[in-house]
Parts: sequence; structure tokens; C-alpha cells
Amino acid sequence: MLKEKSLETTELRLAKMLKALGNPVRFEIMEMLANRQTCMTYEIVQSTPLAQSTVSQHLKVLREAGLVRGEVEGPATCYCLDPDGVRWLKDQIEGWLPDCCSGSPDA
Amino acid sequence: MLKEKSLETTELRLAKMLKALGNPVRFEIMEMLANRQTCMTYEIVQSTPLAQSTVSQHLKVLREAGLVRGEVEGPATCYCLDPDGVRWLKDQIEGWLPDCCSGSPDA
DNA sequence: ATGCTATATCGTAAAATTACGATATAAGGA
DNA sequence: TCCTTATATCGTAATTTTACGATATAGCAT
Repeated sequence: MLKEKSLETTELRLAKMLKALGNPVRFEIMEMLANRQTCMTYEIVQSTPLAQSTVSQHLKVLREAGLVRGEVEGPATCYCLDPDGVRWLKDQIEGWLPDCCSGSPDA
Repeated sequence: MLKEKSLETTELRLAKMLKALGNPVRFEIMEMLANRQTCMTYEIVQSTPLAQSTVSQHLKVLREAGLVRGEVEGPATCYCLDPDGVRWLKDQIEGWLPDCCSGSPDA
């Protein structure tokens, strides 16, 4: 019974991550962080045509999904990918594969 | 230059997949297919409170994203995950990790 | 305290997505 | 041919998401 509860929690967490990544702006932010390792919020804002408040909201969604981390650094905030979250996501998707637990032949 | 074009294509494909997975109904369909290996369309319809036309549209989105395959089987259609697409998705997400190309220490 | 910079939150209009019923298509069987 | 079954597509109403400006919060100077 406890197992089932945590399965549900796993599903919810996964669905939340995927929903966060389903938006093109948030996807671009993830790509940017993957390429640049870290970014100040204002750098992310500058890389888009959007208002600062909009980007801030998107960052919040990514944060709450466990995909990025924001560390306050003086008056600004430094964002980076959350490697644990991303790795977890990767593992979950891998778990969808029928042959996930045996060796992968040629991929 | 050709490389950049294909990078863009990669990004677009990835964004499309994630967008497809960002919807809770489509996510549930993926989970169902991952658990059951294959499903007839009407089985998927029965597993939701939604109209047949709605489910059909969701399946189309998943198909066009390269996440599922539908094979016509007599008068019905048999759906299953597209292992190539799912594996590709997993690899792309793995590529976001900073240590993706070295050995993973303890994960 | 005042002012400046960087972010976050709130309320709301605009845009996009979703779900539906109706209708079309396609494969078999009588 | 005419039904029946299973699925797909179309047009549109309803819901959800997004983007914005305005405003609040927080840190750090002067």
C-alpha cells in the first residue's frame, strides 16, 4: 500500500516535470542552462523577447518541477540545472522501454 | 552549417516530444502502453472518461511526435510505444547532464 | 533612511489547448 | 450492397496557459 502511494507520487512528479518541459520557452531555458552550465536570471531574460516577470514565472515552474536550482548570489540569482532531477527524469523515461533492464544491443 | 541545421531539427523534435508528453492525458497513455506493451485504441478510450474523438486526437499527437506507433489490425488499431523514439528522448535528456560523457560515479 | 538593482508575485487580457459531438473513412460480415 | 465496428477528422465551445504591466520583496550601497 505504501508502494502504491509512492508510485502515484512518482507519476505525479514525472507528469509535472514533463508538463514543465512541454512549454517551448521553458524548454529553451533548459537548453541554455545545459549549454552554459549557469546563468543569472537577467541573462536568461535578455536571451528572450519576453518580459522579466514572464521569465520569472517560467523559472518558478522549472524550479518547482525539480529541474533547475536557483541560488541567490548577492542581489541576483544564479540558476543551473538540477542534475538529480534531470537524471531522475532520464531514468524514468528509460523505464518505459521494454528492454530497459537488459543490455541495450546497438544504441 | 549543415550541422547547425540538424541541431535545430534535433531541438524541434525534442521540443515536440516534450510538448506531447506535457499533457496529462497523453502522459497516462504513455504509462499505460509502457505497462501493457500494446493496446487497442478502444481499450485506451475505455481507460479514460474522455470521448473517443478526444483520445484519437491525443494518439495522433503522440504518433506525430514519434513516441508511439499504431498498426492497423483488422478493423482496429494496435498501439505500442515507439522504442526508438523513447530511447532517443532518453538520450537527449541524458545529454543535458554535465557529466553525461564521462562515467557516472554513483547513479 | 533613501535609492538602486535584480527578482518575485499578483491580477488580468489574450492566446493556445482541449474536449466534444457530428461526420467521414475503412475493413469485414451478412 | 448494406450494415456494423473501430478509428480518424472537422468545427467550435470551454478551459487552461501564457504574457504583460504593476507592484512587492530583498540585498547592498550611499
